[in-house]
Amino acid sequence: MVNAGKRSGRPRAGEERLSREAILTAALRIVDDEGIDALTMRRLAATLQVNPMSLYHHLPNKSAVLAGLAELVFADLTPVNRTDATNPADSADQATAAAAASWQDQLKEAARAYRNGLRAHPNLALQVLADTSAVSGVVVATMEPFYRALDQAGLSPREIFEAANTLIDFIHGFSLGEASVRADTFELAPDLIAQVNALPPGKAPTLTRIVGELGETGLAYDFDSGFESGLATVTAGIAARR
Amino acid sequence: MVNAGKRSGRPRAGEERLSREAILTAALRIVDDEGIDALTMRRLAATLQVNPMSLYHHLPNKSAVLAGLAELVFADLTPVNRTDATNPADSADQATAAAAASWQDQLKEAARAYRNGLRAHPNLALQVLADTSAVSGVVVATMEPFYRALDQAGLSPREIFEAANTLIDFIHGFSLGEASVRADTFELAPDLIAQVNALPPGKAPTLTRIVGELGETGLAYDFDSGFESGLATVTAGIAARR
DNA sequence: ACCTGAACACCGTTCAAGT
DNA sequence: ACCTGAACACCGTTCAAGT
Repeated sequence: MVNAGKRSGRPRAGEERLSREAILTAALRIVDDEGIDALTMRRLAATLQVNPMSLYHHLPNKSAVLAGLAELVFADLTPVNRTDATNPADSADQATAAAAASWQDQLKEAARAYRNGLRAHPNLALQVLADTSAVSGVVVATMEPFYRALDQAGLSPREIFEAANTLIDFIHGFSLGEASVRADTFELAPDLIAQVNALPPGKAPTLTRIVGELGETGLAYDFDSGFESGLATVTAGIAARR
Repeated sequence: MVNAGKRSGRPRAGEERLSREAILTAALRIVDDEGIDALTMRRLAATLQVNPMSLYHHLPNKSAVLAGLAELVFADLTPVNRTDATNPADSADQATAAAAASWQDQLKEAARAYRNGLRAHPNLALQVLADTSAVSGVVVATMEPFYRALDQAGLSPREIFEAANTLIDFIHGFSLGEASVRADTFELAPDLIAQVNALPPGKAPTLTRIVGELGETGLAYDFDSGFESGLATVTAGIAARR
């Protein structure tokens, strides 16, 4: 109601309509509701009941809006935002819980949490995964749980670095596939079988045979079990190379 | 020279200027040379010296152009395009060479070839990796070398399916990272160190410590060795879970 | 300082008209 | 059948002007 009147010029103190945060929040809502293509500067301004040009006082251009959104997603993904241990009891509990699980289980938990964070905004996943801003503070903080688990595995710093990169790459690739299909309509099995059967005979004999042996039921695919399988493989590989 | 005259209407027999293939070839050149944003229907028409609307007689819309480009990349990626063994000697040679290498080495070679195919058009990588057309004939044929190697490892059909998916997901995630940075300006090490050091103290203690122990020289990163490391890990994981 | 209006240089695509 | 011209409904962004 406060913003109902259409005035122009600088707003009075206490009734600022715009801020970087408000703009990004509105942008995230548009993307979540209607997809990345629905996000235009003009549309964004309209939902904020503001002139399109006003946005440029808070963000330099559209790609800064997209980068800001990617940052938001990673910020949500970062676990507890504790800069120091203000509650020793909680800290102790956490440490105990962490120590109880094997490093493999800790690593898998970190991976599941990371994947879930990326799934929270499927329409944004591609943008998030592609954005070069991937080297930014919020993103880097996101890697801590992976490093913690791998540290407990007794790996060298170099090995920790490489193992974390490998696992994160797998999660990115998996999430890309997961985000690229609108989950409602997609079924991997029939599509894959149809495509394989449509291949010129002899072009991919092993693929054809294996998919045939699997059969339609054997191929029943869900993303959750596919993720767990890949996670088990990567974890086993890290363990094997210690 | 044949096309120098500006006529309108239907071209005479034998001087067709446009075809789906010609359009896609021109589009690929634009994307390779100037990036994905430079590809517009109007620009594409201009380089073909044709009215923008003419394109719509060969491709339904712009996203069909992008999907067609993704298809081109995968087609280049598919190995020998042999529908039957017309040359028994060649076939035998190939089989012998394949049998000589371990399944691990075959799998790694398949992975390297796949990565190299994705690197051939870096400006298109994101589009290729994201496009849902990823479930299409050319893409499926691309998976044959992975299936062949995994079949020799003695895995069950289900295990082959899952292992191939895991490895391909890793390659996709890796390639995404590789494509997201313009290789000329990017250096991971200084950026990562700077970001980690900028973190509020205590926010990511393990990460901070490990990166510190690695040091600037230890972090000297190149994509080739990062890829080999991940490849070794995933392959070891597949072997360990047999 | 912050917001606005008008304008510029683009887009993708439809539709009716040419040959 | 294939290509064109004009038009529609959009874009992101600059720039000068308001308060």
